[in-house]
Amino acid sequence: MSNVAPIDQDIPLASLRLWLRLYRSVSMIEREVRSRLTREFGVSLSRFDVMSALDRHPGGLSMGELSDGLLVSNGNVTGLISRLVDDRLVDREHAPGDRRSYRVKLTPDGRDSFAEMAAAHARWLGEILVDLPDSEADDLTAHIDSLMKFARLDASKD
Amino acid sequence: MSNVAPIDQDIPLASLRLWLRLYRSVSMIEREVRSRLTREFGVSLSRFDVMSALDRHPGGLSMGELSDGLLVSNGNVTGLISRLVDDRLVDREHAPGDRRSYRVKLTPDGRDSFAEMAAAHARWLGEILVDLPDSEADDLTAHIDSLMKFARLDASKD
DNA sequence: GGACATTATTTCAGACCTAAAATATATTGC
DNA sequence: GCAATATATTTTAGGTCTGAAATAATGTCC
Repeated sequence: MSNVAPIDQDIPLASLRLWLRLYRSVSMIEREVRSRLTREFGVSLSRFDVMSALDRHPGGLSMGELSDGLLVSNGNVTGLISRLVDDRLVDREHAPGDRRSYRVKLTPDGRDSFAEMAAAHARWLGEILVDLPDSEADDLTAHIDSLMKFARLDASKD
Repeated sequence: MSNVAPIDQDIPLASLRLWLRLYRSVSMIEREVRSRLTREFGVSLSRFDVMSALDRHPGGLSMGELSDGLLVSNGNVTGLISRLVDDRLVDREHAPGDRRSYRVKLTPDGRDSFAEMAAAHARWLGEILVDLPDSEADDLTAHIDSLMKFARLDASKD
């Protein structure tokens, strides 16, 4: 009798290998960025991400738009924003014409604070990837863009 | 007088752009994988990662080795492992010769359970990246490896 | 062998995160 | 107008995560 199971049951080795590499490398850099944000500014990466999204949209965003843009749940956004409001970095006011919805914006303080952090953040990435030639970085960026065009993720995200 | 500030204060555009792209693409795929693990197996990505590390080390790992290998804090590992022990998926016994340390292993149940999840996980990645040619995936994998060789992350991780 | 530093892990407080249920407002079809 | 449905957000329960302080065992130096 033949006990020999088929070795390769159509398992997509190249895709899996790529994913594991991507996941690990991003985790390593993310960990570094996260700890620097905490150490230097006392701010979480989540907060930085929220403020970054708001900075890119001076007209303000709704809670739902934030949730979609940041790829996190609604409930999570509620907590993040209310803590940012407590710290006077963010302003949350009712949307005109729809009392269910909010218009969330950075306060002037929030905008200043983000500008400072964003500059440091950009500097850090330069330090972490200082040995990577620009040509290589641009090449990799283009590859990632192509990857995401191919990816099937029932989503039409920003 | 000249109010014109220098536009480019030596900010490493290519590195920053690459990082933002990497971070976002990994977040999107991670979110998909995470929700499928929860939906299909009722398991968090963290648990999957822990079990994966233990599966690769049949001789067992200490809490500290897990923490290093998974890039998470010690305290986090304590909680993850004690929940896995409660669920009889993981076995934690004192290391011989050092009563401070533990030897953590998958139980037979844990090993079976992980095998099933790992197969599904590999299948999902195949689905998500089905349109990405293998040649492109391998190319990208090589680029990521090169990226991580260049990265400066005060670490000598696994 | 006893003080001192080191190593392995846990505990703690607090922030983050999710899915699902609940609340509140808006819209649509009759 | 009003019931049914849809949309925007919050609440809840419980797991995940961190850095710092605490605990406990080991190693070292004299």
